[in-house]
Amino acid sequence: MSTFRRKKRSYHHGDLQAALIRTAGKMLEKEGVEALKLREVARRAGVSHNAPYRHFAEREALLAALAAEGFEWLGAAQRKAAEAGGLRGMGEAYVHFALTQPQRFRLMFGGQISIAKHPQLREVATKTFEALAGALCARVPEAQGAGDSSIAAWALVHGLAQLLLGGRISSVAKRGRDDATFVREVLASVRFVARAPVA
Amino acid sequence: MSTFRRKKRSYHHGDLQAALIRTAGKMLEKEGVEALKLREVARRAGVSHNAPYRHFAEREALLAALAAEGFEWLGAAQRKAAEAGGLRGMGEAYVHFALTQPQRFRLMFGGQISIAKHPQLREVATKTFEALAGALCARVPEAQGAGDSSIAAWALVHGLAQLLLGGRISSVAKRGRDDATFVREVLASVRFVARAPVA
DNA sequence: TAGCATAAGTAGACAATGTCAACATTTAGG
DNA sequence: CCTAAATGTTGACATTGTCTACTTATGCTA
Repeated sequence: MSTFRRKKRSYHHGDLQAALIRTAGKMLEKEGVEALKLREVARRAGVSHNAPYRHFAEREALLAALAAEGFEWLGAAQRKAAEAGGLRGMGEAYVHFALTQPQRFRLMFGGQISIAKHPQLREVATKTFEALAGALCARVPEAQGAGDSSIAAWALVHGLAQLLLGGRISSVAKRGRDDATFVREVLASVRFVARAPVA
Repeated sequence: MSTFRRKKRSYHHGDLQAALIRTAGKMLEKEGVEALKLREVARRAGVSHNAPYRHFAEREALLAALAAEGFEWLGAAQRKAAEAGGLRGMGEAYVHFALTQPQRFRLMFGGQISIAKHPQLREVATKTFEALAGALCARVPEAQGAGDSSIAAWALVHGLAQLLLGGRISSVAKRGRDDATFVREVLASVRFVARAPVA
């Protein structure tokens, strides 16, 4: 289970910051962002309602930390998929990440966290994206239009994740296929070209 | 400007429901979903803090109404683009919608509105999506794999919109192109195929 | 046209939350 | 060992969503 600090009730916690992130992470996935109240997190962590403020300037800062953690996980997943396989594998891993941790994914891309206000988040996200873009560029077949094709590839998987996550894809379109198969086949229906078509 | 009911301060408003949606819509785009407090909307509409409850069971119901309105607008925009042009035009219109009304778009797809709890929203959204899917199927070049290709096309534009909206696309990737051009060229870098590739 | 049911709006109350300020307790460094 | 900086705690406040009870206007019916 989770590491227990503060076995003996002591004034100081030991590593409250990590504990808060851990607790908040669970709450996030189980009950959604809306349910992620600062006071409730404190309660579950067994500290006073104001203790979190020693580690996070405001609620949004905690959310930012969770999002940052998410970007690191996503980055790791993509790195792994990139090593193992090619473009398709990365795409599948991307969607898999989103479907496995929907609330986290929403938090990361929902836009409710002011990107300007949390430079640390910006940095982590940027790093992840740059790695992603690099891996994509190296793998998109048409090196000529690699730039745009990479963006297109990213947008494709990102959009697919988002739509699946929102339950926007009708069952008729899925034709009974499970998520993984569906994703694989949808992604397979796309090709990238080097240059813009004539018209 | 906006239609003024309740010129003479009368007990009844005339059409508060519409007024609330109008006011909330402005607030949404100007200040974001978070700032959309029920009491503030009431205040700006010039009614008591409880008046909205005669028209919306809860805060989320007002959000649902705004989202529904958004889906209708999006549907209309897509219909218009479908008449005017082809697949590319529709895609560009989709992204344009998102970039023009970012907060609305986020509300529509952010997942913070319980879809199960608001059947009316579900209905409007479904109707829009079915029309969209139909139009796509009719326009995706490869009729054989039209189903998956349509989903892919939708996911592509949706994801592109989302990424642009979140400022996730680095300026280097955009290479100085304005949004419209960038979108057009990214979308042009993709082709749809009839069947899954051999590997 | 009078009267009444109902829709629409108001007033007040309550618990919960985010956040601030002031105070308490550890911990660590000199 | 003693003191400053971290880290937690208590208490307070404004704001919000939402409930209940009350008031006023509207429109139907007799």
